[in-house]
Amino acid sequence: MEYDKYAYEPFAVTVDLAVLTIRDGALHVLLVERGQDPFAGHWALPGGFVEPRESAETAARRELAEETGLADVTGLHLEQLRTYSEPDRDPRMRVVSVAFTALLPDAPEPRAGSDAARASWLPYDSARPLAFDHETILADAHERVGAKLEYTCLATAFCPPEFTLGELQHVYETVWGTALDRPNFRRKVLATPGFVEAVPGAARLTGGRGKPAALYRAGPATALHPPLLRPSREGRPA
Amino acid sequence: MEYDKYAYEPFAVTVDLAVLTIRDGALHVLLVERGQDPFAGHWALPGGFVEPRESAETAARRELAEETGLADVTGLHLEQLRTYSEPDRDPRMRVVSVAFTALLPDAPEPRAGSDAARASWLPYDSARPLAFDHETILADAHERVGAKLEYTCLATAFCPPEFTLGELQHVYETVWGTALDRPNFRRKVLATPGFVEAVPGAARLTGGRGKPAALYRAGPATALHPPLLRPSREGRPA
DNA sequence: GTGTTTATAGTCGATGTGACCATTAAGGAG
DNA sequence: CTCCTTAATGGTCACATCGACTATAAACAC
Repeated sequence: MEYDKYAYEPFAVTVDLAVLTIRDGALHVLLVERGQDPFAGHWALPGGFVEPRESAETAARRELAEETGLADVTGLHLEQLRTYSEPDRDPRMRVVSVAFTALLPDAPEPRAGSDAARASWLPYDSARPLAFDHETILADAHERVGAKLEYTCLATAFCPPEFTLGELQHVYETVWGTALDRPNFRRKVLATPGFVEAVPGAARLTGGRGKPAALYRAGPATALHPPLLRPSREGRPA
Repeated sequence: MEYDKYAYEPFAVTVDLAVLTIRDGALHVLLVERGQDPFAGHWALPGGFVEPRESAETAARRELAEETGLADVTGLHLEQLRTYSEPDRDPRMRVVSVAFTALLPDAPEPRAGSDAARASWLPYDSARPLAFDHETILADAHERVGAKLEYTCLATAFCPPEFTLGELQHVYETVWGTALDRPNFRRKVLATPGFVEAVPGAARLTGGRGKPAALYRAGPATALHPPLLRPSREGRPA
């Protein structure tokens, strides 16, 4: 880029967070209720301004801690999604927003943000309408996460430190919205080296009915080779 | 995001372009030579400021047209890569840059930009050192393109409107840096509905030696199911 | 013609995957 | 207690895909 002419226009730069978790067997998203216009009373993605001496990633992690009320957000999965820069996406001024996707295992009730706005987990399907272009951001985040489940080990980011294969399968089924064959899923996961590793102490645990399931931890692998493709969805032309 | 406090800091917002093409059988990138400090004399990715009434995508396409000198950049593949926002990535001021990846079929010689900087295609492997964090951006672009070749029909964006399967295979081999088995590649591509379609008129064409190859056009499909995975690259743990 | 080069066709075995069926181990109803 | 339900786990079988490889075809150079 060339700065010969210093005739640049100042923009406000913000981060927006699509914080996803699985709660009561359904995909949920963290939303805050807006207090002022525009979109007063609407739900919106949490976020805020990037401060002068921090990167967008730093700002996103700071906002994540503030909005979720979690003391330690360092192990959480946080990933840049894309940047939204349509000139009129905020009616008041020119705001460029770097959107992030965050995945949480458990779902602690969020505390209200420092700005006293109400914050809450909402089911993904009920997250409409949203303020600004946040519906687009949220849909992009969902699509991205669904795609990354196919070829990465991202699913464990939705699970607590120790989990059963049934819970892991539920992550896939919830995000993709499709049912998976349990024995086949199990075979695939266990055949991928480094995806999960069994908790050695014959640890098992059961919450409800049925045979107790073995516990697993996330393994060191990050990519799935070959990928775990979601069913249907053919790339066919006509 | 909340704007209760209008205490936001103004940033300069730019776009940077990683424009890739295949030239003389090797991956090339479009670079401009900087005239001023910082990094005077260094190569840099083309780019520029986002104007007050345009989105980053619009700015990127405008810069692409300006830097390549192409009259019509509407068919070209242009895709947002990610945003780079480290506070000190530009020593003069706070600049947030939205990076884009563009793929070109042929490689017209670039004309010098409006700022009289020298512009040129450089082999990807020789594109060092670059100004600012542009080496990181370029490496990220390469990695992203390599990954997208696996599960999308992106490879045709490197090819002219009509191309042979050998040329298409060369795209994969060049970007991935690996050799592929020709009959297997052919089988895979033709077995994917909508990836390519034969040019009906028994059109064939040959530039050099060997049996003339049939010509194909890009098909309507955008995704590859199942994907065309690159060899090696195991996701193994230890 | 021979030799080289590239495109195209086909074969064979290993592997991954989808659709199943069977068994095991828990809780709940009676 | 026994029977039923639920969920985890173990397995089979057919088929699709893929990697490695061989063979043929059509151009050019000589």
